Order: sequence, then C-alpha cells, then structure tokens
Amino acid sequence: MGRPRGFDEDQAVQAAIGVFAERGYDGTSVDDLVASLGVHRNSLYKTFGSKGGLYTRALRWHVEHQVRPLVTAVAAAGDITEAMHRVLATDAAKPGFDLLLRAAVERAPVDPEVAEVVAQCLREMDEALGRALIAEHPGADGTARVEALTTALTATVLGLRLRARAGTSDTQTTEAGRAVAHQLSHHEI
Amino acid sequence: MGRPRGFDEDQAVQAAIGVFAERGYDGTSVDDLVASLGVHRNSLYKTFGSKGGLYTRALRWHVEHQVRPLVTAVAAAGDITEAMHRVLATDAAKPGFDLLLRAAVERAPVDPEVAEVVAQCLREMDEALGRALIAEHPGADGTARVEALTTALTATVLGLRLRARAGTSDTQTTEAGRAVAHQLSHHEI
DNA sequence: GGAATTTAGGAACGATCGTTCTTGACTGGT
DNA sequence: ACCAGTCAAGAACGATCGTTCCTAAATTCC
Repeated sequence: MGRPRGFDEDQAVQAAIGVFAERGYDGTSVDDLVASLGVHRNSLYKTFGSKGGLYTRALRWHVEHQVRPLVTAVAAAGDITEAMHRVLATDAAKPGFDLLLRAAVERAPVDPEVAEVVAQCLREMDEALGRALIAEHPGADGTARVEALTTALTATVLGLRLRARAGTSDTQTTEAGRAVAHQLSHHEI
Repeated sequence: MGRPRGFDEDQAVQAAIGVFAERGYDGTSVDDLVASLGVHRNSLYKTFGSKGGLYTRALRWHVEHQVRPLVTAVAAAGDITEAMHRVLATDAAKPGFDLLLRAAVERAPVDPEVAEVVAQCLREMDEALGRALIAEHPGADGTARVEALTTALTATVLGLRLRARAGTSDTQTTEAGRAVAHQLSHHEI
C-alpha cells in the first residue's frame, strides 16, 4: 500500500534521543532533527505529528529501552556498591540517562505528560536501589528509612551525573558513588 | 550627564534570574525579558550587551547573592542534619538555587564561562558540606573519604532539588535529606 | 497496466527569534 | 540657554522558528 519508508522509525527515535539529550527541547530545532535523523520534514510530521510528539516518543523510548535496563541491573545487584557502580559507570557506548535528566529539569515542570513519565521512572529507580539496599540489610525491609534513603540515593545518582555533565571528572564521580555505597554498606541503616 | 535611568539594574537582574530559572535559557525570549523586567529593549542591550550577557550577569548575581548565603549557612552549621536542613528547606520567599541547577544542566556543557561559574560554586558547596561533616567527625579531616562524600552530598542536594522541581513532594525531600544526614551523623565515616 | 495510496523532496507559510536603528524626551555642565 | 550625552519608545532588520502545502516518485491492489 504505497511507497515504503526510506527510514527506520526506531532508529530515528534513537537519533532524536541523542539530539534532545545534547541540546535540550528548546535548543533543538526541527531543522536540527531533520538533519540528524536523516528523515525529511514531511515524513517526520506524518510519523510523529509534531516536534513535541517526537520528543515524548523519544523520552518514552529512552526510559523503556535505555533507563529500564539500568534499573533492572541495579535491582539485580547483590550489594549497593555494585548497584551504584552499574548505574554510574560511564562508557561511550552506553546510552546513560541524560535525556531523562534534562527532561526532569526542563520539561517536567511545564509538561504533565513528561512529568508523569519521569516520576514513574524515578520511582522504579527508587525501588531498584531499595532492593540493593535490602540485599545487604534484610532487616530494614519495608521501613520508612529505606524509602527515604532510596529517594536520596536516586537523587545522588542524578546529581552525580549532572555534575559529570557540568565538568566533574569520571574519577571523582566514581569515587563519590563508592563512598556513598560504602557508608550504606558497612553501617546499619 | 544625560537622562537618568528609569530602572534599577540589580532589580532587573533579579527579575531575569526568576525568568531564566523558570523557562531556561533557550526557552526565554528577549520579548519575555523585556516584559518581565520592565526594561525596554534598547536599555537592555545598552546595559547587558546581549541576551547571553544578561544571562551570565544573572547567573553570577544568583551565585553570589543567593547561593553563597546558602553555602555560608551550611558551612556554619554545627552538624550535617542542620546543614542539610538549611540547604533543602523550601520557602516561597527563599530564592533557592534553581538557576544554578538549570545552568549546570543546560548551559555548562556548551558555555565554558557558565561551566566555570557552576564548577566554582559547586566546589564551595562541597567544602561547606565538608565543614559540617568534619564538625561531627573531626578525625576524618583531610581524608579522601570526606572529599568523595562531599562530592556525593552536593550531588544529593542538587538531585533532591531536581526531584522536587519534577514533582516530588517537599515532605519526601525533607525526609530524604534527614535520612542521609542521620546515616552520616550516627556512624563513623 | 492503470488507480489508489504513501513517501520523499522542497518551497513556502506566518510567527517569532535576537539584534539594530530611528526618533524624540529628558538631564547635567558651561 | 544651549549643547552634549543618555535614555525610552517602538519600528524594523534578516534569520530562524514550527508547520503546511504541492509535486513527483515509488509501491500494492485490481
């Protein structure tokens, strides 16, 4: 039924993730997207509806296919040190969660749909870190203290990645993560 | 020497801080600034040179007059619980450090001048939190562990404020801060 | 092998972007 | 009183914004 697509939809979404993560929503123009995605204007609007539509598609894909694996790896970690290492380890090939970070700062306050996606994802990260925490402190399971600590731990992870983007070295980031994990691991909570 | 100004420069800068913090750099137009600052276009360009010039002026003012007092209060705190409370306490009247947060995320990666201002400010926050930490653990003074922990603590503060902006309740934020402080206060580091 | 349908390729839209220019009102120094 | 210098007010600039429209090319169904 008609001419076949000259581009792959998921591939375009992945490219959009990179562009939006690097330049932000307001800092990215449709021309930027057209150039970076290799998808031409008309196809972009036909497929995603609008710039905002492509953004939410990109954010959802990012959360589901790039952040979720990180969350799963954290939840499966045997201890907090390993969990923090898995979520903070930098690797050029790894997608990370930069778009989530930018979305939380600049889109969540003005876009309820983005806010919901971000909040849900952060709750999952809280729970995953809580699982790693309980793996070392089984007695603390279900306590309010664990909940408060995981809220803070997720915040720490976000903040460390934020600092890394703003200039803090990978070494400092890694050691900071290790220090926090050590503090939570070698003492009761 | 000519007609006197019809606006106050500091007052305009403070208004710019609010606008940039709320809408971000790319999300703020010069028209927005003209409308919010009550300063007319020509005067804005005569006084600040450009939109970017006003932004860096606003960021420097924010850091010096709004974040620095927070840093000083943290450094002067007798314990970490008090320090965390002082930096996280929300109050409609308090300026907070939202512009710093947004600058770190969206401008520092692309503007070396902003990156330098942000990095310097975060280092000061690190040192202030370190002071509060050492107040409770004098023996840890100067150790690499303190440095790593303060890097993480500043990250936690940034992350918690980020989460608050994205929807996390003030109660959760406060309790998360308290839980972290408790963990650092009641155990050796 | 048309007819119908979908995409690609661009031109083009009005609106808004950051910035500059023009004009006239106002003030201080001589 | 007058000139020099600063400011306010707003029109206007070219560039870019997000979006739409038009035409040609490519594919499936009959």
